[in-house]
Amino acid sequence: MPELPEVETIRRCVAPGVIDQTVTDVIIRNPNLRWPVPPALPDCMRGRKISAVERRGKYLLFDCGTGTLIVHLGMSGKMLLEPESKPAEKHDHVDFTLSNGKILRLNDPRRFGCVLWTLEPPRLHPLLRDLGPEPLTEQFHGDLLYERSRGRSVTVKEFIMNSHIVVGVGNIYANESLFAAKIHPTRPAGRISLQRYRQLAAAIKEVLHAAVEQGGTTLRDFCDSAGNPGYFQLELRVYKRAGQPCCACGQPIQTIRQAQRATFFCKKCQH
DNA sequence: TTAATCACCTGAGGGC
DNA sequence: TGCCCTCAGGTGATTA
Repeated sequence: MPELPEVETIRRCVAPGVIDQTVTDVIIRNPNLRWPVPPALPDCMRGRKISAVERRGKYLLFDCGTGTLIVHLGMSGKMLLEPESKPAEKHDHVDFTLSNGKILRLNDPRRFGCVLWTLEPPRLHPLLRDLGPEPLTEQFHGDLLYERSRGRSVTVKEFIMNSHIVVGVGNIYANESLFAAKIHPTRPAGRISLQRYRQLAAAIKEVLHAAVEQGGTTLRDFCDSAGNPGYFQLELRVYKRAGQPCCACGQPIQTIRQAQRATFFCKKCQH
């Protein structure tokens, strides 16, 4: 599923093909995404030139001058740049036809994603205005995690997956980051020291940075061959490795459920 | 304000 | 082979 590194890779991948292109048409095949695709979207976008493609958390922002297209890929979405002649396939819900003969196409089998249009600065949009800092910037650091966790009884894993604390840490990277920082995922967030939060913040940055690099290699296929679905198998150390030996100590990786999500950890290395 | 739970959705995989 | 069930997961909304 697209996590922050995959979304960033898709942004880098599609940007050269859409920037400075004019949207000549918008085709909505299925408006029933997480929120209904605005029926007026074609009228809003037709004739507008895309000047930039940015990312905020897992949201892609297509700057069209006086308005912005906001796209979230949910759990199963992907955006592909395809030739105009390529017929739509199952789950191709929205097409943006561009002046260079390409189509920017949203495919999302589970329809957890969204396609929205806003005239206000996107950072003021209700979905984006309360988001936490970007994890790969200087605005995100261990001191911030420490300060914002005081008095919180929620587990540290749920805490770092909260997009109001920091954006882009999904289940996979939460598991991997906590392993790297040697912190047990069920520890209450408010009872972790500043020093350990500094280690955790560094681990989150390291894991996400490495994943962006790997995703960059993986997802390039989406642009070139338009649809190769295979994700590069990240070198995951705990995620989906239940019962397998820990790469550090050899003890079997444990799995539990937290907040309806699978958690993987090493009970010897993480405490 | 915080925490817990629910809802949304479809494909994959396992059991029978 | 086909049917049924469970699981996976991001995130806003709702409830306590």
